[in-house]
Amino acid sequence: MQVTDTRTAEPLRRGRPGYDQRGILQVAVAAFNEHGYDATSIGMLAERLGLSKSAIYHHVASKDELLALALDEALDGLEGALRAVEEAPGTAADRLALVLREAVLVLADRLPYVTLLLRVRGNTEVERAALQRRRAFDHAVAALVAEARDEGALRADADPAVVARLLFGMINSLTEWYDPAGALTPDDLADTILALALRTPA
Amino acid sequence: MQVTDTRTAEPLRRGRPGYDQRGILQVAVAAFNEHGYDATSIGMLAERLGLSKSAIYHHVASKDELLALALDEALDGLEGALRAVEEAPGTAADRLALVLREAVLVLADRLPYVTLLLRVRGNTEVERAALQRRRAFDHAVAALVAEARDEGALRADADPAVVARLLFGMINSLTEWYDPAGALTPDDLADTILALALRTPA
DNA sequence: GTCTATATTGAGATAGAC
DNA sequence: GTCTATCTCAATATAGAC
Repeated sequence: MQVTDTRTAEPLRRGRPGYDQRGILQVAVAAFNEHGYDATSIGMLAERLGLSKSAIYHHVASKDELLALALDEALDGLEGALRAVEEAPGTAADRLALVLREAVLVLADRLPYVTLLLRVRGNTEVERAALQRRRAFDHAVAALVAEARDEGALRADADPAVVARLLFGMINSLTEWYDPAGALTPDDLADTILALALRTPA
Repeated sequence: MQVTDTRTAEPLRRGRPGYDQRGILQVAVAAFNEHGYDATSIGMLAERLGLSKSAIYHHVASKDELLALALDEALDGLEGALRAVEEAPGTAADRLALVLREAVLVLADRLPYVTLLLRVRGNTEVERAALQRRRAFDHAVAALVAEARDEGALRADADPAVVARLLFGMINSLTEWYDPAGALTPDDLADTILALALRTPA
């Protein structure tokens, strides 16, 4: 909950050991995304970190806490995007386009964390709590889609909840292939998606 | 590999015990999707089946084989859709629309199997083999998108590979929420998706 | 086709020294 | 902040009887 939500892009701490919690988290989330959370053992994390297993427990109380920290990072970002949009002026269609764009930017900025979030199934208390926050976010977007539809800005023949899910299905699928280091910028990507889905270029 | 690919919708075998391999598989895949493959133990399957753990090993050699059988079921369906489209007449845009529609139908028809396929990360040999088949499918669709673009049927300013990924991102996201028992038929769903993504109703 | 053992491995986590 | 050693438990899979 007290996650540092200002993205201080630190220059990759020290030479090798001497980790802090964020450093551990970064490596852990990468491993979780490669192998899946359950398939990633503390031993595997220790290997990647160049540490012993027990050293990890100096930084976090459990494997579960690593997951909780990662999911907070993703959810804080998405909820921030929603708050920014709620205060924005314009039609519902404008605000819908804005929240989609913001979501793409958050996803690109916090890609590993959001990737992990989207794979959570609700096995543990931590996962269920994250799913609940995610559902609240989804509902807020669906409400925005409904508003835009009532404005006449969207086809009226499709269920807004379905449209919202499809739109976010498209955006969320970015976690499967998007490479922030590649040539495609998050802004261009958002343009493509908005053009494809809402025929609203830029 | 020798999976029965004609969907014989059997009326749910016998009263309770006396399972065959397909019956085991059905229950296993449901559990894998609820809890994740790794988080699902043989013990949990045994409980759901009302069997002992060891009884399961009479039907399959390993937990891994259950996964392999399930992934074949999904991939056989998708590859079948692709073959059907390759033989179809019409423009590339027509064939693209057709393969998207067929993919939605396969996904709805074999929902649990496709759901499982989309979550595979490549941890084991079985998973890597499945991912390779899936990539071949994705490439074939991307080629179709490129063809349609060259025909002038699609916006030319976006990378066809990106468009293909976004289109399938949308379709694949169905596994997150679509309920085949609900009011929305697979055909209506395909209509909505094609309208949203290709502005080609029906 | 199913059962009751049981073998064996690897997991998450802790104790306590450096 | 990290280590070695260890505890404890649950997992996959097997053996062999019914």
